[in-house]
Amino acid sequence: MARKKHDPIQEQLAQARRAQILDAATQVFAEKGFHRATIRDVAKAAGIADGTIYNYFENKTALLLGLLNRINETELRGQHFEQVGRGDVRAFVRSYIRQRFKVFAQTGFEVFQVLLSEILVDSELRELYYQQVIAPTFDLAERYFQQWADAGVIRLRDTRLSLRAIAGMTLGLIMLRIMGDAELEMRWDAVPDLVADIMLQAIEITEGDRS
Amino acid sequence: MARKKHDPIQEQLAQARRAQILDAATQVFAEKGFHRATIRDVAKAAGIADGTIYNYFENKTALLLGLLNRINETELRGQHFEQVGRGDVRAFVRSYIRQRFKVFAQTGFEVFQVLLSEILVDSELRELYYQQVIAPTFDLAERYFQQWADAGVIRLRDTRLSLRAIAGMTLGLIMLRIMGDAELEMRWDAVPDLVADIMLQAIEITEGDRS
Amino acid sequence: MARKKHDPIQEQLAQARRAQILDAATQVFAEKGFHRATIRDVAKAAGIADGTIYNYFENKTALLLGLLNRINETELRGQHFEQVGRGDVRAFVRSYIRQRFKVFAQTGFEVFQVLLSEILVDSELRELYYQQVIAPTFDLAERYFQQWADAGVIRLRDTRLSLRAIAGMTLGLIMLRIMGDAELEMRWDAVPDLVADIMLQAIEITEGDRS
Amino acid sequence: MARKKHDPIQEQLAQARRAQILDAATQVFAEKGFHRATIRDVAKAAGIADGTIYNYFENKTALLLGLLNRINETELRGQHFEQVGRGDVRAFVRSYIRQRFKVFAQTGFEVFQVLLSEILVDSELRELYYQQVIAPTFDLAERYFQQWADAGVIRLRDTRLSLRAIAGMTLGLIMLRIMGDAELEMRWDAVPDLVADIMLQAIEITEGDRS
DNA sequence: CATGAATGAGGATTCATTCAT
DNA sequence: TATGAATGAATCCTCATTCAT
Repeated sequence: MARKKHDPIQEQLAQARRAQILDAATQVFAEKGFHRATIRDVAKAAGIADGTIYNYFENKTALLLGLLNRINETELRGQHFEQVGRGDVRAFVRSYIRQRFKVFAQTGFEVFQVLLSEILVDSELRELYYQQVIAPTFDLAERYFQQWADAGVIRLRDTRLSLRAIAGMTLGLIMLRIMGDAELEMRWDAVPDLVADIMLQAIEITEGDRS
Repeated sequence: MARKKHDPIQEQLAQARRAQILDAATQVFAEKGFHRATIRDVAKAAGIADGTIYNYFENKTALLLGLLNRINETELRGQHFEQVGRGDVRAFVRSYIRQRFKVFAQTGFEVFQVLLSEILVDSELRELYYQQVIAPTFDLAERYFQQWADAGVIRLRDTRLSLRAIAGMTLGLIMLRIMGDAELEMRWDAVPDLVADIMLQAIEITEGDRS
Repeated sequence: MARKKHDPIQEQLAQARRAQILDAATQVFAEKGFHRATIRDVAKAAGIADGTIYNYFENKTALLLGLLNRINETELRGQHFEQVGRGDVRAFVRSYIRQRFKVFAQTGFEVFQVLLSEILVDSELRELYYQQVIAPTFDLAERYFQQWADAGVIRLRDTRLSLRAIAGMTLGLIMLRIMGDAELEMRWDAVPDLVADIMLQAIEITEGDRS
Repeated sequence: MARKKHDPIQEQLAQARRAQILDAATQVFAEKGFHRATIRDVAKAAGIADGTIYNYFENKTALLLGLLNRINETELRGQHFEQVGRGDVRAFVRSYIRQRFKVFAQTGFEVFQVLLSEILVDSELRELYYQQVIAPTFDLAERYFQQWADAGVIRLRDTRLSLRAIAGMTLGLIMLRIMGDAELEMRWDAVPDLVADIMLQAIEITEGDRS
C-alpha cells in the first residue's frame, strides 16, 4: 500500500502519458481538424483506450488547452533569452527573430495549425491565447523598442503599430506555410533573416549606432 | 407549368436567397465556428426553414465553398484595378495596398475568420483557396515586381520570398485583428499605409525613380 | 407555407405523439427500471426513431416529469369530485376512497412503479411529487376532517397523523400489490371498501351522525 | 504462507470490511440512487480503493443483495420477540408494532429508501425481498390472527386482507416519511401507537377479552 | 489483500439530411 | 418551393470491472 498519490515516479508516468496523448492529439487534429477528429482517433494514435484519455484530460476541449499550455511553456523557455541582446540593436534583432523561429520550429507547425484554427472561431480560446501568448510578447517587445527609441538609437513613428506589423508578418508567414506555399516550405531557413531585415529597415536605425 | 428553370426572375430570386443564406452562414459560423454551428442555426439566422437551405446548397460543406466563391468574385472585381497603376512605383504600391484592404473590408472579417479557420485543417479547402485566391495574387504581383526589378526601378534580393513576407504581413495583421487586438481595431485605417511603407522600404526603390 | 406553429391540428398531433412516447416509456421503465431502460428501448416500444423522442422531450429525465404531469392531470380531474359528498360522512368517505382507487386504476400501476422508484432516490423529483400530488391531497383532506371534527360529527384525536396513516395505508397497499402480493392482486376490488372501513373506524363517527 | 482462509481473525476483519462497504453503499445509494451512484463514490465514502470492493462483493448488484441480507438478519433478530406476547391481545399488538418500528429504526430509513427503490423495478430483487422479508412476516402474523379469531378473541372478517392493510399502512408511512413529510418526521415517535390503535380497532376485539 | 490505471462496452444526445405535405 | 417532423448514424463520455504491481 505504498502511497501513490504523490509518488514522484507516478507523477512522471502521468506526465509522460499526458505528453503522449497530446502528441497524438496534435497529429490527429492537424490532419482532420479538431471537430472532425474523434476521441477514438486520438486514442488509437496514442495506442491507448478511449477511456484512458479521460483519466488525463477532462474532455476533448481540454486537449486543446493542453496544447496551448505546452506552447506557453515552450515560449517561456524561449523568453529566457532576453538577456542575450545588449549593445548592438542589429545583432539583437536578428538574434531575437532567429530565436523566435527556432521556438516555432520546436513547437511544430501542426500545433499552430490546430490552435489557430480553433482560435479563429472560439472566442474563449482566442482570449486565452491572446492573453497568454500574444500580449506578453507584445508587452516585452514594446518595452525594448521604446527604450531604444528613447535612447535615440532607432527612429520609429508608430511603435505599437509597427510592432504588430512585424508580429503579423511572422504569423502570416507561418500561415502561408501551413497553407502549403511551396516557396516558403523550400526556403524556410531563409525566412528569419528576411524578417529581421525588413524589421530593421522599418525601425530606421540611426547612423550613430552603426559605427 | 411554365418552365421555371431559366426564368430570369426566378434566377434572381434564387440568387438573392443564396446570398441571404450565405450571409446568415457567415454570421453564425463566425460566432460559433463551422462545426459547432448547426444548419438550424443558419436557417434561423436566415429566417427560413432547415430544409430550404438544401434547395440551394448541396450540403453544409457547400456553404463554405459558397463563401469561398464569393470571396473570389470580390477579389476578381478588385483585380480590375491592375490598370490603375503605371508610372510611379511608390504611388502604385500605396494605391494597390489600399485597394487590397478595401477589398478585405468589403468581404468582411467574419468571412476570413470562418474560411481561414477551416482552411487550416481541411486540406481540400486549403488547396482550393490557395489555388484560387493566393496563387493568382502572387503570380500577378510577382510579374510586376520582376518587371520593375528588370527595369532597375527597384532593387530586390529575393522577389518571391519578399513578396510572401508582405502578403504574410497583411494576412497576419488580419488575424491579429480577428484575435481582438485593440490597437489594430482602433487604428485599422492607418494600417494600409503602414504596410505600404514597410513594403516600399523592403524593395529599396532606386534613387533614380524618386526624382 | 401555411403557418404551422400554432396550427391546432399540428398541436393535436404533437400531443398524440407525446402521449404515445409516454405510454411507451411507462411500459419500458416499469419493466426494466428507469436507468436500465435505454432511450432506444422507449423509441422501439413507441415505434419511432431515437431522435424523435428528443423532438418532444428535452431529455430522458423529462420523460419522468412527463409521467408526473400526467398523474397530476388525472388527479385533478379526479378532484372535481369534491362536491359529491355532502350530508353523510360514511357515504362520503366510502365514495371518496372508491374514487381515489379508481383514479389509481386509471393512472395504472406501472406509472406508480416507475415514479415511486425514482422518487425514493431523486430528491428533486421527490419534492416535486410531494408538492404537486401529496401535499394538495393532504391539505384538502385535512380541511374536510377538521370541518367535521369542529361540527362534532367525528371524533379524532390527531387529525394530521391519522390522515397520514390512511394515506400511507393506501400507498402501502399499492406498493404491496406492485411487489406482487397475490392476495392483493386477486382481491383488489375489495380493497377500497376495506380501507374505507378502517378509516371510518379510525375517525370514530359519533352516534348522532348515524341516525 | 499461513492458511488465512479460515483464520477467525481474518474472518472478522473481512466481516468488518464488508460492513464498512455496505454502510458506505447505503449512504451513497440513498443520496444519489443505486444507478447514479458509482463504485468510486462508494469506495470514496468507505475510504478505500475501487478495486478493493471487488474483493468483498462480486459486483455492484451484490451490494444491494448485501443490504437485503443485512435487513434479513435484523428482522430475524427482531422476530425472536414472538414469545413476548401471550395473554392480552391489546398489549401484544402494541408491543409487537413498537417492536417492528424499533427494527425499522435500527435498520435505518436509508436502507429502505435504496432497497424499495430497486425493488419496484427489479423483479428479481422484488421476489427475493418478498419471499425473504414480506412473506414470512405475513405468514407469522396470519397464524397469530387466525389463532385469535378461532379462539373468539377477535372478530375479523377478512384476515389476510386486513393484515395487508396494516402492513401496507406501515410501509406507506415509511414511504411518506422518506418522501419528506414534515409531520411524520416530527412526530415519528407517536406513529407506532397510532398504527397499533388503528389496527386494534380494525380487528374488533371482543368484549370478553377486555375485562 | 489493497491499489488505481487501463479498459471498452454502452448509452444519451446531437444534428445533417430526407421527404411527405 | 417551403416547411419542419422524422430519421438514425455518429460521437463524447461514463463507469463497472480487471489486473499488474
